[in-house]
Amino acid sequence: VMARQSKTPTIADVATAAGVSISTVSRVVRDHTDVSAPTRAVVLAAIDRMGYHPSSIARALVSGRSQTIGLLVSDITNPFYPQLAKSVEREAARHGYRVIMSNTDDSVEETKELLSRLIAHGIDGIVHASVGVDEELVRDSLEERIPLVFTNRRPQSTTANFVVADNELGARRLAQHMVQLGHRRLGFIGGPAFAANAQERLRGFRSVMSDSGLDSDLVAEAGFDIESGRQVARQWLIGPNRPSAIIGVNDLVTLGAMEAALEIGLRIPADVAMAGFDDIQLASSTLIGLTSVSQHIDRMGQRAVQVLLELMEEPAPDEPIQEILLPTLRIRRSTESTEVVRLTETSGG
Amino acid sequence: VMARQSKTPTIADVATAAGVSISTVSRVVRDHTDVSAPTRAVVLAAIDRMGYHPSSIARALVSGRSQTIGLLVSDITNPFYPQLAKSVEREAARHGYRVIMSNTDDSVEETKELLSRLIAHGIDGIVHASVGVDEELVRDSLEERIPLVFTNRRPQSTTANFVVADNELGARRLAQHMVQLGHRRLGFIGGPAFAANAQERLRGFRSVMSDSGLDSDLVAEAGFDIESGRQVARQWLIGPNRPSAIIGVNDLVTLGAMEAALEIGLRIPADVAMAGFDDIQLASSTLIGLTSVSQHIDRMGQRAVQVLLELMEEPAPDEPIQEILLPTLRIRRSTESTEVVRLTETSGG
DNA sequence: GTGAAAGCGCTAACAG
DNA sequence: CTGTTAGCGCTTTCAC
Repeated sequence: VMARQSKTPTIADVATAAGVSISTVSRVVRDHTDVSAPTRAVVLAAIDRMGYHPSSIARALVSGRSQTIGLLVSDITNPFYPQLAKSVEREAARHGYRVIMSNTDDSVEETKELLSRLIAHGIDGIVHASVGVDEELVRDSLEERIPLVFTNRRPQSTTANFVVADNELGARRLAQHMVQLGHRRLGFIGGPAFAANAQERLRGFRSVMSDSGLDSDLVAEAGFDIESGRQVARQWLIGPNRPSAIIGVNDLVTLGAMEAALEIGLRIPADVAMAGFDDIQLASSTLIGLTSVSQHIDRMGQRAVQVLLELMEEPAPDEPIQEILLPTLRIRRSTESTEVVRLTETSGG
Repeated sequence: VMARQSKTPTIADVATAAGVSISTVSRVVRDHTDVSAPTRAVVLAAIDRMGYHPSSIARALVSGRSQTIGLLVSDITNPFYPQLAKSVEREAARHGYRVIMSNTDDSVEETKELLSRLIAHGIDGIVHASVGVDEELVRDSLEERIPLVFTNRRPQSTTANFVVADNELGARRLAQHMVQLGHRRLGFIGGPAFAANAQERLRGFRSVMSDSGLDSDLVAEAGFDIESGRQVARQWLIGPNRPSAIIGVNDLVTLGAMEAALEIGLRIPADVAMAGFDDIQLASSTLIGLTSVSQHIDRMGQRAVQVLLELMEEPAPDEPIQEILLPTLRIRRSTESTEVVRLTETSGG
């Protein structure tokens, strides 16, 4: 018989050391009732002494559940996602789940690859917060075997589960705010065409424009990043008939637009007002003071996990769970002026 | 015999469907050589048809390796960490590894809890990028059983593996830059006392001060966040004998300091120059233009993973792997002035 | 209360 | 080239 030291101890090692059977150790570990106090004490002592950790791998194999969920984000370096990731992790941890996060870069190829890995990994569910055109792929890959909840973007499918913000409403609030400030020529720097949330925001913008009898010809399709915003805004701002207000599809894009304005020498909001979407931490900084729409990221992430957990329960809900959170307008320096007329409906926190 | 549909197929199911043994399927899956072309074709067809994914849980159980590494960060909402996380993930994925990321909030308690979970999860290694006073705990918990590489902060232990930036040098460069610009009264907003990287930066600052015959009495202990920076800077800037230059322990803190300056009505850099550490994306934005020290986060994350992989190889290296990356000073508007004397050594990318 | 035995899905010798 | 046989570390009946 070989005595192997320093290897991480197994339940069998503990059983031997404690002079009991494997089943007994298992019962103690799982806080099962039918164990006498003295036995339990002996076992616990052995566990503590040997530094035993039950293998969740083995546990997962026998139970069929890995206590792990997957989180798909577009790009963790976009400040929106870390906030989401944190709330997802916190809520997952609260329920004993681990999170494997992956960046899809909004690429279908990448998503396919990642899904395959996640499935192989035996994850129990997926929170999909990325916005690429991968919905069918995702649903197909999972083949109804793995609970899935979309967040951040609302899926096409009417039977999918999701927790999203009302993007259209948010954008409408933003546009209305601008119109009430007296702006008549507004530009909207949209995200990529494939992003459903971006399209919803665009729709909100357009509806206000048309309701107000204004042109919505100043609409650009771009990325979700700073550079995209800067380039589009630069074109608009150095060209003829420039907009007096620009709304970005998200805060990052709007930050880029602000850069462009400053580089050109325009003042915000005096020469051009700016507003974004997401209400990232920086937006509220005195340095920036960006008017934005909060999607209540923390709540969104938390709810997404809660919904996923419901989905994983037995029996699974037979109706899809779909939640739409109300966004909140946050007015700041980038649009404020002395003539501002605050909408009472948007003054709430 | 019950026919269960819709369950995710196992290797046995595939074997049955393909009319071969389990081992054969296993060989095909693992791209093993000894399989005839026709057999392989049949098996692959079955795999494809059934949508079979090998269970990495089972694989992990038998092989003892989960192909998963843990990443400990302080707080993913600090922009430094997403960049690190992304490079870690990318490099890990390149080698077939998944990453489980956890936020420690620099709490020893939390770290303890997380480690226990990660170990139970059967991770093959850990990249520790958090900065709390948990070094002993971490090393004890792992009991030499799990490869570990520290990054971001340099550990006390001389036998630990790490990939870090030369924080002291970086801070020195920053301070020298300020001194050469003519500043004689400098303040350093440090991070918490428990953070080793923060202490190294402080040391660098102090050494330049003393070399230049200047006082380094203006040093504060604070958090790593914006609010910390703002509060400290505010005190200094409204008080008597205010500093003409402030260096923050990281960019977030410095952003807070900048907020304070603006709120008070001071101009940057005319009234007070500012510089930070990390060179987060925003630092280079035209909106901010913050002088900062780049730790080359991408390379750091990548190297950390590479080192970890080396550590996981058999045989394990008998010498600790320790790497110190050279930081780079990035000079921007927050310190620039017409009188600026550029250090040639810092002009490189 | 406690132990023995079967098996989760897979890999790794070892036979043929 | 292919199949058979042990387990990996655990949970879970089922006995005692």
